[in-house]
Amino acid sequence: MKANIYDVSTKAGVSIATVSRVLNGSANVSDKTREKVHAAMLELGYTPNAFARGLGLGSMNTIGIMCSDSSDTYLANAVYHLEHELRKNGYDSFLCCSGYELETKKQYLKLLLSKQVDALILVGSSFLDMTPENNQYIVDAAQQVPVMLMNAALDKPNIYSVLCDDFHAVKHATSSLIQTGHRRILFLYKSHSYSGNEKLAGYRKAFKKHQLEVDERLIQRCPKKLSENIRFIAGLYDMGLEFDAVIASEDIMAVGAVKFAKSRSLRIPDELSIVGFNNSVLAECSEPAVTSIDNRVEALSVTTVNQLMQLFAGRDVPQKIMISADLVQRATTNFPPA
Amino acid sequence: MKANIYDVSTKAGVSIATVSRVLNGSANVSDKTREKVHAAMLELGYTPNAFARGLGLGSMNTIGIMCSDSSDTYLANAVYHLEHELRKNGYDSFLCCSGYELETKKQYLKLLLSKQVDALILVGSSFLDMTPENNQYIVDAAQQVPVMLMNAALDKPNIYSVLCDDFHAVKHATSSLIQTGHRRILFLYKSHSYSGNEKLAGYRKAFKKHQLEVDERLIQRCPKKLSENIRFIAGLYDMGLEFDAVIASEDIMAVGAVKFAKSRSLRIPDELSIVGFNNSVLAECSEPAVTSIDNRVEALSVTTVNQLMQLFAGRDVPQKIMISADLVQRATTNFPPA
DNA sequence: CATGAGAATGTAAGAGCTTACAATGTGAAA
DNA sequence: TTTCACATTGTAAGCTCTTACATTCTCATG
Repeated sequence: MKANIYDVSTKAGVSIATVSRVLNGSANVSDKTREKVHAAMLELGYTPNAFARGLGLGSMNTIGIMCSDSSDTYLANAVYHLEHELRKNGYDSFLCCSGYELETKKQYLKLLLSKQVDALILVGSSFLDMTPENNQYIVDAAQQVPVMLMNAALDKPNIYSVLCDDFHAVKHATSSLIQTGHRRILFLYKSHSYSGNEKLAGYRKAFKKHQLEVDERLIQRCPKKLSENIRFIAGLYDMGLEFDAVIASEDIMAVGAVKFAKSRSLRIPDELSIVGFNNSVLAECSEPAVTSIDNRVEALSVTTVNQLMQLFAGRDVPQKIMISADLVQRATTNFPPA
Repeated sequence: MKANIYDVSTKAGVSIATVSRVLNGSANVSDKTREKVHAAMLELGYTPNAFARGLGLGSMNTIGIMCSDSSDTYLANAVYHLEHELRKNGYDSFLCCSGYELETKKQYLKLLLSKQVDALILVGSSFLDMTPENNQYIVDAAQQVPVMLMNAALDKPNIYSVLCDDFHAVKHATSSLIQTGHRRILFLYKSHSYSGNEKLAGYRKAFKKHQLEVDERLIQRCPKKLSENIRFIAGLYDMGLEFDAVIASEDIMAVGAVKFAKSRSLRIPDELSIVGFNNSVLAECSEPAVTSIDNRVEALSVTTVNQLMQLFAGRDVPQKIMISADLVQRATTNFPPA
């Protein structure tokens, strides 16, 4: 049924080695032969079997990408840019959405390794657990292939990181809020993750710099779903928690804050200033549009792939690259121009 | 370096056939042997080589998924649900983002076939060109493996479709707008695609039903990017095109319409009613939140995978399944309750 | 015309797994 | 104890390709 290399070689009247040479663009084939082979391939509708090639070659230039959830706008973007960039460099990618369970992550990582990927890219800080032994499976994987972490860092051999400077970005945004007169800044985060912690540290640092105390009640873990996070923020407000600004670790929560403000007729940004994170399309869609920290997914993705290519080329590569974030001001803050 | 099945068999003191049996969960292995083998695998950090397995088995239970652009919210969601559902059924997926160029599409489809996928899922109506010969490459692929189209239809052997009833959804929404007094309904579409045409046909049908003429100037191709589509809509308005309602084939355009209305102080929904499409999170984030047609990505994805599983089980499967859409009313329309 | 270098092609041995079939082992029934 | 059925294990061929090495061809040179 499906044609293989033997069928092609028979039809073209050459040996399979020659067909293979044509397939791989080897120089040592005469033009006439090459044409005969191409014709035979076309006629038979031949598609080389990637399994056999992979087995023979030991690799098929594919990179395993793992993220927790590709329906998340941010991760989807990252994956998109990664895939695009990889392909530009002649690599395929194999995507796995692992969800948030440790066991599934382990299992999927094993799956990727079994596919003989040449490297692994783990996207998102949700891959780093705060308990070191829960990251052991990543360290183990790094014994087989290089591992690139995007938005997370782990100081182990053969593990490289490309991340956004969330710490300074949040520190700067918080500082700007303080400078524009805000003292009660609600900090909303999604979960305890590497970048979540960085952001929080930036928040604290800004307060420290201004010699202000942090009210721990202002640091809240917030649900992601819009309807829920609106209710959550309103709940805090109704319980008497006072705040005059919000920094959210995801745009969707910032949008929630906007909706909450509207529901209570709080004026934005006068009575409530809001800063989001990721600078996704959500921030633009909101009304008023949300000021957001742009952590530059595309730059991160491109850099990640570049690092990998450097590594493959045998060059030395820094274990950790930090990219600075941009603050995109829109209508939910009135920071003075830089 | 990397352990293979021979290493395991040596270490466990059994033949490779037995190791293979353990690997594949075959029943004919004694418990004692199974344990020995497992221990050896663990000790060697053995990961089976998927290329070799695939070569031996002829297939590795993987499905090729192709979409134009996984950074698109809608497609990202579709891909997410597809992957999830496939995995539930024991299948891996291989994702390719083809972009919008015909040549790239062909090339990537070939790539997927070379990976020996057991089936292809093409997501999104952008895969069907209006020129039939440009779809030939899909028809060809269907000779090798079943092809599932999500949100598109092509009546050819071994090609199956799962789609949303965009026609009736738009017809109904348009009708509702007409019934609530609107006559000048701007129809914004992204491109000439299968579902784009269906939507437009629904629009026309509604006018016909109410014995009204369609003003062709109200049918406009609109850019997708928010900043651009706001400008585009404003441009139409400034050129003197009158409209009292908008139906957009994507939520992002509906959000653009909202932003436009605000910029001109048009009251929503009184002076301008707006209906979006996809019921994405954007529709919720907008202020006022946008009424949107929910074309039920998850249901589509689940159905697509189910169809495929039926097919693999050798059962008869309808060539085309239509799923009806929901209209989710929010603040940009005032349709009477159903 | 003989020779030799280099290009073009072919042969055959893998790559790591599955599995049909053969061989061996086990225990119950005779 | 023998025999038979069946569970367990091993042997070897096969899946499709790559590639080192061997062979053959071509043609300029002596």
